[in-house]
Amino acid sequence: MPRLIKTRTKPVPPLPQISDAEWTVMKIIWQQSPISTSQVVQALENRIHWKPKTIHTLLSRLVQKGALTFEKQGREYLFRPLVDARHCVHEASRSFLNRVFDGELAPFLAGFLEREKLSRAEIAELRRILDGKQS
Amino acid sequence: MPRLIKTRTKPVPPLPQISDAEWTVMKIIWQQSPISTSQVVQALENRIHWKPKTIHTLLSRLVQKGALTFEKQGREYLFRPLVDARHCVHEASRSFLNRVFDGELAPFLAGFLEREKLSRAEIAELRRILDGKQS
DNA sequence: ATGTATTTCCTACAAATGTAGGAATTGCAA
DNA sequence: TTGCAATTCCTACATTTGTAGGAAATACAT
Repeated sequence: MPRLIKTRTKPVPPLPQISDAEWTVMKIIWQQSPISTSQVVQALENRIHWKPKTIHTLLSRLVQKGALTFEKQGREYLFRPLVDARHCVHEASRSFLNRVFDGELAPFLAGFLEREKLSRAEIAELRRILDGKQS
Repeated sequence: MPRLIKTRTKPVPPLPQISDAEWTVMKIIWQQSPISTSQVVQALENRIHWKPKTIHTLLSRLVQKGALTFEKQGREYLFRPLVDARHCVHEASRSFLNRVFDGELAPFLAGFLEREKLSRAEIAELRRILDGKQS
């Protein structure tokens, strides 16, 4: 017997709030997952000043927040994302546009291009992206 | 006698870090300045839940941070921005792109359009913005 | 079996942020 | 001139964030 009405079974859990420093970590893990603690540390050690302990803290906060899970592998942890990268990225974009531009994309683009001169090639790339969305 | 070398006399003071809630206030003040405390409260009271006290706190924090000045007018304060809106907006944009998109604009635009379907007119507007930047 | 190097677990702490409350002051109406 | 309503001044407090340190556990080498 087919179910009626109740289309969406799982309520969407709200995305965890990912802080600035945490984004740095999430981006690594979205790129490469599963990934061990020490691999995360290695991936970051040339780009960021952080002590390993700092990275450990960020990892466990991300687990608490429900952004990551981990499984024990020997004595290390293997992390993987629990939240979808594109979803988080879009949330962050929306939130930024809302905060700064009252939610509108066009003023962002206009203001940005006003300040940062892009090369002809870069402009062309943006135009191609728009063309892809051509109705 | 013309001055040599030392082109930039004033060192650029770093922009104050404006929080999420504070952006709401700054946007009002950039729109309408000088503006009194009670006017700010009024401007926000229909859009936001905040108690007036909360807004007062935000205003004084923004003064502390050097984002606003005020002058006494009777017993009220009249506020005006000390930081340039476009400058702050651009800083925020850069910071967002750095955090989420490793600083790149194109992936932002592509991802955003993937998620949010814009109308033909909106796309056209974006294209016009790009055309304005045509070399 | 045991020491050791590694890794996790728990704790810390200052600054920033959201969200106000109460006390003090003061311009103005009566 | 005096009381009041409005406004500012100072304080508060829980969370989140950046940034770790030390203690405890444990896998593995010898």
